[in-house]
Amino acid sequence: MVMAEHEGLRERKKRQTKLTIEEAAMRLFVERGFDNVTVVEIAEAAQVAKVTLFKYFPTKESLVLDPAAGDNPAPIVAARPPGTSPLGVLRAHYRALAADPGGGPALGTEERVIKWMRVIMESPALLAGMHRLLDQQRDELACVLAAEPGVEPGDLTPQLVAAQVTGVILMLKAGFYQALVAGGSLAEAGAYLARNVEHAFDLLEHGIGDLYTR
Amino acid sequence: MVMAEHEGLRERKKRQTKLTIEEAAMRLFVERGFDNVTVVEIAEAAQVAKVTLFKYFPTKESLVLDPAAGDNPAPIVAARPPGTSPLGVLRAHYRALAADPGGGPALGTEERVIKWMRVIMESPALLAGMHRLLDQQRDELACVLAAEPGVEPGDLTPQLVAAQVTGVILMLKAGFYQALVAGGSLAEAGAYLARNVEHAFDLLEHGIGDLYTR
DNA sequence: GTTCATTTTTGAACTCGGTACGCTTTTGAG
DNA sequence: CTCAAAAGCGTACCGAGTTCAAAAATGAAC
Repeated sequence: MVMAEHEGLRERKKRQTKLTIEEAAMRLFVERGFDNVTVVEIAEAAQVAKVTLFKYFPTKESLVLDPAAGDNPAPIVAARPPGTSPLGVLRAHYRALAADPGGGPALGTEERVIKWMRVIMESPALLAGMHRLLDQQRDELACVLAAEPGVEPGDLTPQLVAAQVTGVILMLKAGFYQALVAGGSLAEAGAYLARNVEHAFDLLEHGIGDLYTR
Repeated sequence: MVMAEHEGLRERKKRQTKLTIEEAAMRLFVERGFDNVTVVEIAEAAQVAKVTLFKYFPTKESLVLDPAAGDNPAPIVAARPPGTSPLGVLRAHYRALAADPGGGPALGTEERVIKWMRVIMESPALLAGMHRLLDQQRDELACVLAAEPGVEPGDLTPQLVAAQVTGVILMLKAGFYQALVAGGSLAEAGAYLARNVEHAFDLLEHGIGDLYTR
């Protein structure tokens, strides 16, 4: 009855099962596309009942999108070192990602990452799921920004800034993914990122200016 | 065989059927919430077969979200009078909306609008649908901005600006809806909008500045 | 090694959104 | 009135996700 810290056979098996399911799903998705694979097929391939699959992954989408949950701006801002600014630390984060792409979501080999992205980019359902994820991240960032010192309750500024920031980040990521899928190498995608990160954050900091205002 | 312009009985009946379905759906949604109503119930209430319902509305969501499709920034920017700027015309649009709320999506009485919004705000599925709609509008706006004179192909600026603009607009709208549902009157929501529109567009034009940058 | 409570897995039946197919009814043009 | 097109209908079907009770696996105590 008392749970030992022992990391028994149970835990190990569970992790193994989850991995098996994930890999079976990924293999099928890469082969035939997200929308042309049913969950029972995945379950069969992983030698598991459908019900069991849904115990590990609440939705079909989560089979693909769970590993993409990384790269959430809110925690980055919340956990930044003292003396740095929210925007500054985000700029640095993406600058670093451009210099070392693949340092982001850890999924294994470059080849694997590219396959995985292609799966996402080719399914409207997954793209929509991605965007839903981003919406969540936007709200989290708004919360973090609203908790900054000097922000008064009722001020819409945190929400507005969070919306701008996550919007821009989404565009950067979309470009990165596209470069990755089209170009075929992390290095190329990183170059793309490097080319655009500074511009994007400058735009955020200094405004659109007279670019589209007259 | 040749379709007359006559607006025959056929067309009238079709419009009537669509309206009947829409109203039956709205009544049930208001009564019991979007997620607690099935499409067959709606079909029964509208005296129509399920398959017919889906001929008029491709998804359950579209029963609610179709009328919300208005207020798309892309056409506003594309059709602006010469000599005006994209951002300027959008600012003017929302300024006008703040002065005369209810001038936006035309749905009938104030009471109806509020009920309709409450239905949306209380369903995560509909909220997500809303966001999907916004994503589409963002991409459209990016296209329009990319077509402006002086923009070079490959420049990410249109996408970045579009993301910022639609993000900010989403926040304005969300606040507007919330004020409407909470406050209960278009006037109050309009006041809320008036209080924030200028701030939001100033932020877009002049940037976040040192607000969150140090 | 046996016992027994707890956890995990399983199959089958179910709900709901959405589609396919074939059929009947309604409409409008000639 | 005739006839082709359009609209509606019923039914059976699909896939994602849930419910439930029964079966199997695990781990701890003896």
